Amino acid sequence: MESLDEKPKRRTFKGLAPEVRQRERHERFMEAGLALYGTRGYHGVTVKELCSEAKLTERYFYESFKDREALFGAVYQRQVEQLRERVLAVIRRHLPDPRAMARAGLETFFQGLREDPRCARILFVDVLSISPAMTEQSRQVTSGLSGFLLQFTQALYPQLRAQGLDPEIVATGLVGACINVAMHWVYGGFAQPVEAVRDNCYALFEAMILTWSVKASKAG
Amino acid sequence: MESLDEKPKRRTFKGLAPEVRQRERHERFMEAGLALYGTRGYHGVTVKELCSEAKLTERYFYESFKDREALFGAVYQRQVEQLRERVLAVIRRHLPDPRAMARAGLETFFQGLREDPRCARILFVDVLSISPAMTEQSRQVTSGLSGFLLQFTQALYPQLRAQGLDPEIVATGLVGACINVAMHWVYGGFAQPVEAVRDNCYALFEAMILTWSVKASKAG
DNA sequence: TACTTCTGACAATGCTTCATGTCAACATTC
DNA sequence: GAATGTTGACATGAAGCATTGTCAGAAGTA
Repeated sequence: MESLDEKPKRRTFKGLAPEVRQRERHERFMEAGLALYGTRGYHGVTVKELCSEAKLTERYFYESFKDREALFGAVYQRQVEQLRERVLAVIRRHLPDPRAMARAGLETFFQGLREDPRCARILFVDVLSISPAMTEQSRQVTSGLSGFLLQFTQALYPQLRAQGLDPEIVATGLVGACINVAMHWVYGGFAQPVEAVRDNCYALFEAMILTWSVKASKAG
Repeated sequence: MESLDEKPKRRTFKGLAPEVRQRERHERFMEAGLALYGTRGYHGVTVKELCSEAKLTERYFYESFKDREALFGAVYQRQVEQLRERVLAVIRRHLPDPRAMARAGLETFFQGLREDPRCARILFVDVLSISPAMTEQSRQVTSGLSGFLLQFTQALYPQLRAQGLDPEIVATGLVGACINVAMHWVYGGFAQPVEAVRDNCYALFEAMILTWSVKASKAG
């Protein structure tokens, strides 16, 4: 007799396989998370609200996510990867002109935030105040970003020598500059055209490269 | 008959006037707020914990503050002003050498964060995720900071022309750079000496000024 | 048709928080 | 020492929340 431990047979419903249905529910919660977390922040949103936004019930929330934080983490990770993919794709498309690559990458970054301002809040604000784990995750993401930036400029300008500067700190600073500009741009309702934001941030990059060149040539 | 509406006479207690006692309680809550908000964040701290940290009871909490957010706002405001005062004082002391002023100001900024890492979290992290009102307050503070930065450089280098750049965006970027460097420095456990952090941030400032000069001289 | 699974609505539990209120013990003044 | 303001410990109540459980009916299967 296996009547005690036999699992319920999972079957199709409304023409959809169980996995498909589940993935669909998962997706709807991801959407709801983006919508609510992105507008009202992590702490201002309850599980019930997420469910009603997703038009599903609590029971399915806990089917897909351990808790509220798990959903936020998933949404955060997806937003990071989407933005990263887009920016990388555009950069590749402008190879090998470093100036065009940097400018296009920056523009795509800012465009992405304008198209979906909700991800700005998720990416830059709330992630820092949820838990030590999420803070660490965010730290790794921005560290990775400055690491990439570092690699990028050093590949393009191998003759550059820091001349007493710490490239890691400078890269961290440049990333912070872009983030802060982005936040003020987003929360200021996109007052400036995206080209202005892009050009001014690019100017910061170029200024550092120029400085390095000058110092390097002075030294050499 | 005044027995119905006569207020209780407030009098001295343990040799202290009522106002003094009240101010002392207020102060203890400010200290508790700095200690708890600065280490565990706004959302992770309850009124009860603040009271036990201050060694006072809820009744006195609500005597001094409308709610948890009001205490946070007061702590935030005080930290901002303290840091601002310190930085301004140091800058004035290095008049009129702009290079020395900028470097000393930056160093004081970073020193302040190292002396009390708790205020980093309050100033840069939690303030953004409490309420629209606190977010706005923070926006005004950093806007004021970039405004000051702007005024400072334009007073020192009146010949500088932006040459297609928006000084406001650039200033916002530089402020963001300092904040991000500061955050990574603090949360990284002050791995680098303060001089390194100071010099690298200063390099960003100088790079922009250099760029402006170059563009201006090219243009003129 | 008979049976099983799937779904959504909602109840229930147990916990925590904010905010206010009560009360007895204590300190001070008269 | 009597009267009265002050203090701290604790009680209370209302609200919100995360999480689990129940159940009837809809949808699929045989």
